[in-house]
Amino acid sequence: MPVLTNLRVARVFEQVADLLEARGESPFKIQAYRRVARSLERLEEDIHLLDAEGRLTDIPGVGKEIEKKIREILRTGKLGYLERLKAELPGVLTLMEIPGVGPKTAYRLTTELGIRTIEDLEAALAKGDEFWARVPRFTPHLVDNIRRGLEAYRRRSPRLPLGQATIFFEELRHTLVRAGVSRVEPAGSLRRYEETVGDLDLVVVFPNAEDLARRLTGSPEVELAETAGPGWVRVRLASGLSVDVYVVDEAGFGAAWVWATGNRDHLEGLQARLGAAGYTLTEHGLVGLDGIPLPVAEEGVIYELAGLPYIPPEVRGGRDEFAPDVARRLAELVGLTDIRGDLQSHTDWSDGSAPLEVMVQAAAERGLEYLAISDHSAGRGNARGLDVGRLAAQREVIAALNEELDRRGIRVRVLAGIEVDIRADGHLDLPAEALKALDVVVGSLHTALTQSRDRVTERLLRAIRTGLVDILGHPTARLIGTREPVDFDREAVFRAAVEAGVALEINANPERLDLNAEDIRRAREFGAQFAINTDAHYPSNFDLMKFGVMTARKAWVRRDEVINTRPLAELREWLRRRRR
DNA sequence: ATTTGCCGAAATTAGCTTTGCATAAAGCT
Repeated sequence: MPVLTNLRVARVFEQVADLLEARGESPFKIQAYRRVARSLERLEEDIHLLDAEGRLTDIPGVGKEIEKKIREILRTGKLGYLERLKAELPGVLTLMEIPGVGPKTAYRLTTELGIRTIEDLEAALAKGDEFWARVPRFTPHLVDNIRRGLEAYRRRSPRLPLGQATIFFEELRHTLVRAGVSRVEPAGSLRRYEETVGDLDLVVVFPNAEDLARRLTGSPEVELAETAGPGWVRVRLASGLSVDVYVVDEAGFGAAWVWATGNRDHLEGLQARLGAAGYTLTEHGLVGLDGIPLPVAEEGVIYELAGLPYIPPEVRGGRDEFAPDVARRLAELVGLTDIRGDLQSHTDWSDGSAPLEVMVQAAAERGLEYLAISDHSAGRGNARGLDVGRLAAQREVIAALNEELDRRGIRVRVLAGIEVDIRADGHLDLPAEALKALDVVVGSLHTALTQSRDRVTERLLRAIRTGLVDILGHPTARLIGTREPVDFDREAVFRAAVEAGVALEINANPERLDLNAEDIRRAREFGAQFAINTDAHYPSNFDLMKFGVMTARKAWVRRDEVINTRPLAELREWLRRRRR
């Protein structure tokens, strides 16, 4: 799990890099800051600890200057250098929040047009095409792109992507434990694995809500903690995130947990069934016909009383979980323990942080039976993508590693793979012979993500019909809250994938969750097969698998629809058959 | 700004796509 402090410091350096880039400084200086930001994001140790031990310069890319800056941030919470840059380049970072507006465009908007806020930009866009036609280098295409980016920005809710919410939750869990609570559990949209989370909801065991609010008030990351009702503490974190804490005793935990988890439609359906049996679920617990509260420690009791099987949180959506055949469907759902292997992962051969052997070991430690190494292809220049020669060399390394694993009696097997770029016209980034020599080919979009619907559709169909792609990687290329999904004809592409025997990836990275639950539902209608992959770039990323599995479960994906639930021999069979 | 290599200075990640212009630059990842 990434460390929140490290992420905050990384963010500061990202902003420094953005502003330096806006101003047109040396690319190498910019790169130096970006590199450190990425190192920090991937660092498992809290930099407070590294600082205390004088080991900050052990971090890749950290030298004397950046070490000083990290210390300043840790000490004061700010970086004077960044504050100065912000003052010299007002509005640039704000405008860069808009998808499609990079450092250069933001710089030109601020300097050439005096636009500094989102509202300024909206006003300028409202002036229409005649206005923009008079501004040099703001072509209709660029202006249109900005307009669409702004719409996406406006649509974007202040909700946190699931991965970030999880990190905040883990931090808060520690704070609550330090404050003396004996149990902390997530609830609300976080527990339901919704792709974004608005407020954090959680349930804790503690004797007294007022007392808990008082204890939390002293914590550094807590801005405000107050009781908002009986057994209910509302917390605002310094990050601005708002948290509802339900304070209960163990005896009533189950009922409170169901209530706090929701969602609203699910609770409504549940209420109807409980009501038929003579019970009411309230904010304060379960109440019998006689109006007497009944302590319920376990969630399962509630579902039993409602005449339902236990409904796991991720499928509490209010629509499908009340169907008569739900018990059978639940039994068939793919689960984390069904996943036998991971079919997309990166190493330091391209943009991963760890050597191949380390990634394999991390996969083995997590009980995976197989791991596909799928580094980027050469088209990802920035990721040091593999060309034909390096790919062949890596294949040999993998073959040797498999022999060694075999000798040492270690079960995990390594599949030689690639994440090959699907180029703007649908051609693959490597020749057919190179791809045919591999065990598994993941084909992904990484460039030209603003193409029209028709072009993307044609492009994907073409890639699918090469017969060389086994898995369509993160099919929409979205980044939750940052980059919109590409637009394509879902039906045409999903049908073509089914016909060609191409599996659709459910990318488990919580910044992607791609396909999302809605697209997965759609794809299932056409009989699609899925691969749930972490797309790991460093060892602890393998822990992200649960996010992918939960997303699949939200769309009621059965384990037999997921190719990486198959034992290795069967998977190999599937890959071979697809290639005929 | 950092690393490498060597003690001060050079090298550092690179190709694809689009656009505007007609061969090259900017932006993106």
